[in-house]
Amino acid sequence: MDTRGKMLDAAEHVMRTKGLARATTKEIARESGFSEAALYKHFRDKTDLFLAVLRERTPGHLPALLAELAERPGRGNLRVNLLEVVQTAIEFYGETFPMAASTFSEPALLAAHKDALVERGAGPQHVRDALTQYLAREQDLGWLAAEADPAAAAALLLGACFMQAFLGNFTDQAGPSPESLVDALLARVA
Amino acid sequence: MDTRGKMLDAAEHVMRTKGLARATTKEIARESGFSEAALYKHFRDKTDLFLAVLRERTPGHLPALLAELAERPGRGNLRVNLLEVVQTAIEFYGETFPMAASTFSEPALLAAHKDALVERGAGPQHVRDALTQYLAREQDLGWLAAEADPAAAAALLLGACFMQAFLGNFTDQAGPSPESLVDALLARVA
DNA sequence: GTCTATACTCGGATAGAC
DNA sequence: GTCTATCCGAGTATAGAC
Repeated sequence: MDTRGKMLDAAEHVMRTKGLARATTKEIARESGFSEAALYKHFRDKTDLFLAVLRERTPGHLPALLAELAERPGRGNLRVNLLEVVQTAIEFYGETFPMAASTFSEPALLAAHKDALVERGAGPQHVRDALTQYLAREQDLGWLAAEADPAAAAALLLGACFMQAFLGNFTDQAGPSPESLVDALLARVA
Repeated sequence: MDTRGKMLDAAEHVMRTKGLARATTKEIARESGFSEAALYKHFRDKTDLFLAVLRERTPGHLPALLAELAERPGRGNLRVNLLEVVQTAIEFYGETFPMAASTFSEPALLAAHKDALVERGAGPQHVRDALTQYLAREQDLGWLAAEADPAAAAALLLGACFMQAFLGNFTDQAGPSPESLVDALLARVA
């Protein structure tokens, strides 16, 4: 692993464990094994470092799964596929929510991150759009009722996963199971 | 309005406009019209002030609506009631999400806030539970299909509203309408 | 490329007068 | 209860040597 990569790893680790507010250049330097000065040779400033972490250390299994489903709509059946989507989404949001949420404490960082996402055509809404398109495809193929609303169904399903990632930090009691979520959505619609 | 109230208002305003990270005691003192020293006569420290804002300046219209529905299940019909829940929830989460999310940048503050919520039997999961109970009541009364899953339905509906509050900060394109969300959930289930 | 040392600023908190 | 003044520590960033 190169120097820059070690710095990104250290920054991510500190951000996750101590929180964005306590993710100082001193702490990140110490954790990475390099000096603070070295940090500034690889990143313009602290914001640049954080944006790099958000850009290069965000897990991609949920987008990857949705991309895979888009190319193979016939694979397995709808319910099984959605179940995998829910399980992957709960994991994905569980990993990404704390850091994404943290950026709301620094509007300048949030705005810069948003701009960076727009720049490269990414962002959280694209995940929802991808699921919407997958559902529309299944609908075209006849596996989802014609009256169903793909966009609304995607918003409901991913919303429940997203909220669960948030609630997990406030209570120990588990929410509805993935199966019950998918079934509540598909019951008599599929 | 008393001194303490003005300080809370100022703190909330600064937190909302500049973000939690830039909500300094200096800035809050300036905005409230009092000195920093005065701040510390009314609040033990900065964390105490923030917790007070979270406790006393969180809007209550969504919990209020759910409490009202619980006492009057027969009022209007299910679809109309859920539509009002969705509209109120989108507004509620839109107002509360930025500040709630910000606390993830300071794990100590988040933990203290969580403990305070547990202490007084409150918290975001109670909103979801309240909707679940309302749906279960409607189910008992026969307005919701016996096979429906109240807990899953509540998680789906509120999750979509919650996520919309988040996505609103990343894209201008509106998500599914409240009507489409409710209808997607009730279609052939109710 | 990396280090040590340091400059500079800002934020939290308190002392003491009124 | 509120103010002015101030202390102290921490955090970002840079200078300059190697």
